[in-house]
Amino acid sequence: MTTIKDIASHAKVSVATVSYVLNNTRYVSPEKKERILQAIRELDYVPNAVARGLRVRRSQTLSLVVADITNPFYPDIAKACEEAAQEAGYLVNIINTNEDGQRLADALRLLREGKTDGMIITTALEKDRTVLQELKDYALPVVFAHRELPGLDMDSVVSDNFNGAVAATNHLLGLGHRKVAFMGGVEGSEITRLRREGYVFAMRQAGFAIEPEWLISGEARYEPSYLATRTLMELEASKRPTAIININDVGAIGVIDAAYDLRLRVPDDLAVVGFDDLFIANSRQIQLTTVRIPRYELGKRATLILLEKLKKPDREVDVKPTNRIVLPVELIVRRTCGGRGA
Amino acid sequence: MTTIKDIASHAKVSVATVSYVLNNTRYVSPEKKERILQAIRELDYVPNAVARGLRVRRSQTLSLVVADITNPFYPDIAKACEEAAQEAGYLVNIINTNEDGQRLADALRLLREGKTDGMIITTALEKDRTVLQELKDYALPVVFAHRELPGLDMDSVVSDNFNGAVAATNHLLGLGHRKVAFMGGVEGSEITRLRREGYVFAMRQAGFAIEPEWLISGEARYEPSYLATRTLMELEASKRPTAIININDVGAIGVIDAAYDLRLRVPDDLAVVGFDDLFIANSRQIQLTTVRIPRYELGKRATLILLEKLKKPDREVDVKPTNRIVLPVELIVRRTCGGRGA
DNA sequence: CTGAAAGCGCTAACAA
DNA sequence: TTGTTAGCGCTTTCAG
Repeated sequence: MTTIKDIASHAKVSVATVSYVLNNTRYVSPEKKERILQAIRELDYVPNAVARGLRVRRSQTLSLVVADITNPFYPDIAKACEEAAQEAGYLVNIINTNEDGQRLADALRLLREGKTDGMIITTALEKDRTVLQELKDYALPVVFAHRELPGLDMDSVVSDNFNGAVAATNHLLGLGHRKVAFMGGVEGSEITRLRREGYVFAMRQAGFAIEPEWLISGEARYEPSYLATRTLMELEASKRPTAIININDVGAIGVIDAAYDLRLRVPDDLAVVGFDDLFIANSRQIQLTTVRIPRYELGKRATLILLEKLKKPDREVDVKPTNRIVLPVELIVRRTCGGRGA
Repeated sequence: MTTIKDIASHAKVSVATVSYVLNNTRYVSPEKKERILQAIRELDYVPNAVARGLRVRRSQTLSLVVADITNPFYPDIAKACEEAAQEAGYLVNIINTNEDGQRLADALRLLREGKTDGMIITTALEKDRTVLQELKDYALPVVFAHRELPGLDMDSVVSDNFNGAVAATNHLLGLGHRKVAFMGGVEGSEITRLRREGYVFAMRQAGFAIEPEWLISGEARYEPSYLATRTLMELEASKRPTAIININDVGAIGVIDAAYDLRLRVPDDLAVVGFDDLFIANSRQIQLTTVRIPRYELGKRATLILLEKLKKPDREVDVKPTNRIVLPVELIVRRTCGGRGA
């Protein structure tokens, strides 16, 4: 392995000088510079980033913590995050927690271990409050994206979940539906809470009652949503919903498939709306009406805020006010609710 | 920031002793051990992984290089990779290259910079041969997964692309199709080459001619595949294919959507088969017949081989024979070709 | 059984 | 304009 020392002796200069040309951190005479560059090429030298990191206490690495990389929602956030980070000379590493609190805790430790300089967290759940609170206590450079924890008061960028749900519900109501069910996601998620509230608000405002059975969980996944739909469809006729709002598109596809298996036509017998607007929602065979979540934007903004924090000297971090950005969402009307998209 | 020195002085022992209990690397008397553990708790000490890494020249990090994290193919590989790595005490960071040779080169540098201990590469393309060849020259610990470079002779785990294509083609032929087109993926990909060969082989063996126009590229993406399908459908009737094999499921959905827009019924007017067997291929609305690629297995095996390499002392690496594992694939018959899945 | 100290590869203060 | 050197936080050899 060749080190800075090898380059120094090969070019007949001090290691300091090599370091200076490597980092362009002070003037070095053209002749020496050339000799150094030459030596670097000849010996095919690559500086050791770990040693450098130890010295300057920075890793030039950002981490993105996601609950499930397999969920098509996250890759777009990841991409945005990478693009913004790359621009600033950071590498981003994606960490998958599988919604597991222990793995989240492990990920967070990377910050204190010095392996990563900042973190974007998309996995905040109520059950993780304790460990997340520590981030705040230590004033570690993190920003929450998509999910957040109410009352924690840390930088975050989320989407307008409440109004998204209101829009979805009103759309259904406008189409004449009265019996609309709301299929939530993981428990302890502020997202589910807000969207459910939006749904309840819209129903109430329109003067329609909500049967308790209509508030059900599809876990934001295909299979549970499929099953929950069957449960819903077994309700007595007067309570059986004619429309279902699912917390995300993947779950909504579970709803659609359950309808298919039950010989129910979508949207005639059952209307469905999702959240996210994944690629697949737009395929001709699916044409899912959904609330588009600006996930690229979510990732981008979160990363930019994080980068901003990392620029400031430590002192200012505490002084600066907390950012909380709420991005607007948009109802994309397609075919699964009938109406003008049909 | 609290360091090992703080713990040592707080517990009134030497830093060496602290290190020994931290790593469980030699006997320490119970009293001292307890004092040290106590100090660690009291000061809430977390060892600096960068300093440790510099000293032991290991980062306990693996990297997975993917071409496009947004493609639902990769997250499954990532998950497998993470699970295997985690088991062995490694963290994995996913690096997205966007199929960009420069970003691949940057990623590979991490190995020599000491930021990562080993790498799983899923982005090998002909154009990257030079930079990939260097990995071999330096005997760096990498393994190729999914994609490989012929003649490079490095560890790799791939799927049986040739036979998958043969199976897909024969299935179509068995259903009575004679005019089947093959829509390839990115250029310079060994995967495309092998599958195309499998297709050609099966067609030849059955004694059917292949029109040059039938070998077209859909770039393994939705939009280009959509467009390519329209091109194909504009051929004069005698050449117009009645079936299309797409290099992947995402592209196959583009084919299906194009057919829909052209008022062609799938499978009656046009049969389509994909590769991958993504989650969405199984939804009721799509029911795509496809060649299942064992991507979880791909990621798992590749990671295990990599881990194995990392266990050996450097010397043995060169001596050990190259692994090349070819995993079997399976044709999943559903609805888009008609026949028994219809 | 434990500690002192060298040193991993690099940066940057200080000196010249 | 350049070099010497301390030291980042840790592991591990060597001596005791």
